Amino acid sequence: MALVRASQYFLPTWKEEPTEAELPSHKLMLRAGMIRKLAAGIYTYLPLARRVLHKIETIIREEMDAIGGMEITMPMVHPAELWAETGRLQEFGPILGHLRDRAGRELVLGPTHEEVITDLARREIRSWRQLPLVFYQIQTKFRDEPRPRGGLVRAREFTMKDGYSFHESQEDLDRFYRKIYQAYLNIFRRCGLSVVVVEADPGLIGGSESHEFMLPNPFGEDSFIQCEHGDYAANLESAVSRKEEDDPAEPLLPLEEVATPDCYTIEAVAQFLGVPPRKTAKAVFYRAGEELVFVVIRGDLEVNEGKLARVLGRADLRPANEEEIARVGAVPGYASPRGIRRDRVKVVVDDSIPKARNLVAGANRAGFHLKNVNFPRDFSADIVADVALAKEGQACPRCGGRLKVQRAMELGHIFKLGTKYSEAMGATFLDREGKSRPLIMGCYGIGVGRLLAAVIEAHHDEEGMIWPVHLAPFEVLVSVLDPKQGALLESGEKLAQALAESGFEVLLDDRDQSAGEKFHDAKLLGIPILVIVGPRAVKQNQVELERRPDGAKFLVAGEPKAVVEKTTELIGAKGQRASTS
RNA sequence: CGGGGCGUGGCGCAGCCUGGAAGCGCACCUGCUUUGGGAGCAGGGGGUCGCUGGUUCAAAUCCAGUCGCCCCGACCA
Repeated sequence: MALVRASQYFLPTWKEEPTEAELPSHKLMLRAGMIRKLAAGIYTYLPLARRVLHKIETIIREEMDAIGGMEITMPMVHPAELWAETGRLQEFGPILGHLRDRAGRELVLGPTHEEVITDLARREIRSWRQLPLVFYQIQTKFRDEPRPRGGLVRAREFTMKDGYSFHESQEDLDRFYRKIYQAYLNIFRRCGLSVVVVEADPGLIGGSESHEFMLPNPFGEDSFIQCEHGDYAANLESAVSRKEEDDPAEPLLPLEEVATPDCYTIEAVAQFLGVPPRKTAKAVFYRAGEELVFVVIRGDLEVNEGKLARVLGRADLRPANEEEIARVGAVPGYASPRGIRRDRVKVVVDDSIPKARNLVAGANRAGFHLKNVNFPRDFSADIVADVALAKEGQACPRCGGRLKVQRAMELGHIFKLGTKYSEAMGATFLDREGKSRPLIMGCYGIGVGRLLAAVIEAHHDEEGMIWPVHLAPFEVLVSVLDPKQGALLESGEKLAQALAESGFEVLLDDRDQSAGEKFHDAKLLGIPILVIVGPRAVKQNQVELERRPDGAKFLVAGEPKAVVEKTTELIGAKGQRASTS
């Protein structure tokens, strides 16, 4: 039985808008007394938030258990050597929180748990007969993010559901991946959210294939690109767009040097020579460690530095300066892949270039460009790959439809890891042939606090939150307008008791505050059913029920039986309120 | 890390330009009245003006530094 009296509960609501918050979910959680900030990106969760989090976590546990997941809890503090084994001690850089124990041993605060779970696996898994195994935990993570934002949307300390699976074969991982994909869809649907699944970049976690579950939202911390026909959606950081091939019938013309005074930009050259930017080749320089990288890309496209870093396999990419460019024999503004010191530079050619014919490119001579440059006839490359930034308005790689960019919140991310961690850490098993092989792994994350914020983003209005019944911190709010009148308070107590005995989670607002304040708090808290026990109606032995989502009002007899019946009619009986649809 | 903004009772802010007794609204405490959409009257408590240093007879105010927080970008598991 769940009956909570507001007068004895911790419900510190705010009347005024907090200036520190921009996002609706952030503002509302502060105003409703759900969270309080301790430091940038570090929050205390107050009782009201915990109640909702319990329900969200229950949904996650049910869906994870349904596909064979086993809940565990791993430590939050890890020995740094474990992270050194996979090289991520360096890769994560300043995002890792460090500390030392009394003996001076280095420890890190866990930002994710691939190393820890793989350590467990290498100690415990010996045989294919033990597989597959699926573990998960709901636990606090710390990532010293350079810019926390939006309250729980991107916090430094946050709660994450992270899951890890171990398989004897890629096929078995693929089978499980489809299951968890569906489980994730179930979780977000049960939280009342319609997410878009996008192809994603595995990033620092690694692996071959990954998907993100995105909630479109103008305040989101991430962006994705989506085809108007819905057959392609990908995170903006790894999205590809179609690069049209030039007419193969167009003959390859001979190289020709032309004077192009004061044409330092693609726009200037294209205009001067009367060709569209897409018939030009642009040179872009980067520095990766000691290495200079020369990227050649079609003039109308831009370099996606993330893709480039992945193609090169390095994280320390930065734009090169003029001096560095000149050192390899290139002329800034007129740089060309022809005539540079190939021994001093790595040439990366975007895959737009081989598809194009007779391009205008720099001549490596101030004031001159080359016409009719063709790859590979006129220059060579170390790497040919897609390193272009996909943009709004470009063509879908699948169907050629228009691509659209949307801001979104990344709620979940699933990865096929393969053997990245098992190989690095020596987590092997004996397969059916008795051969020792590295475990095949997958990993799966959901930001639980971010999910809470997302639910509020999706379910609120100007006056406050509007909880889906099965996520609401309470199901019914019984508000006694003037609790100093003993008869009124007694009547409210009786109704609240009856509702609680019938299985509803009830908050009894018995605080001695003005009616207006109570009504405003009721809107703010967004509890689905408000039962108003006021002098006016009670005089006629009536109470009023108000439904939060639409404000619909219902007058019923002020007796427990009638109120319980009407409430049941409005939000369903206990068994029917399960969050399973 | 680059750009912008802000630190003054619990919250929201004014005062700073032009140095001279720390103020306003809300909240809080006491009493009385009031109770159907953020009540009224009366009385009251609470702030080393983020911190450090400097200039000055005198600093919330001017100068230098520093810390914290928010927003945009970079980054992002």
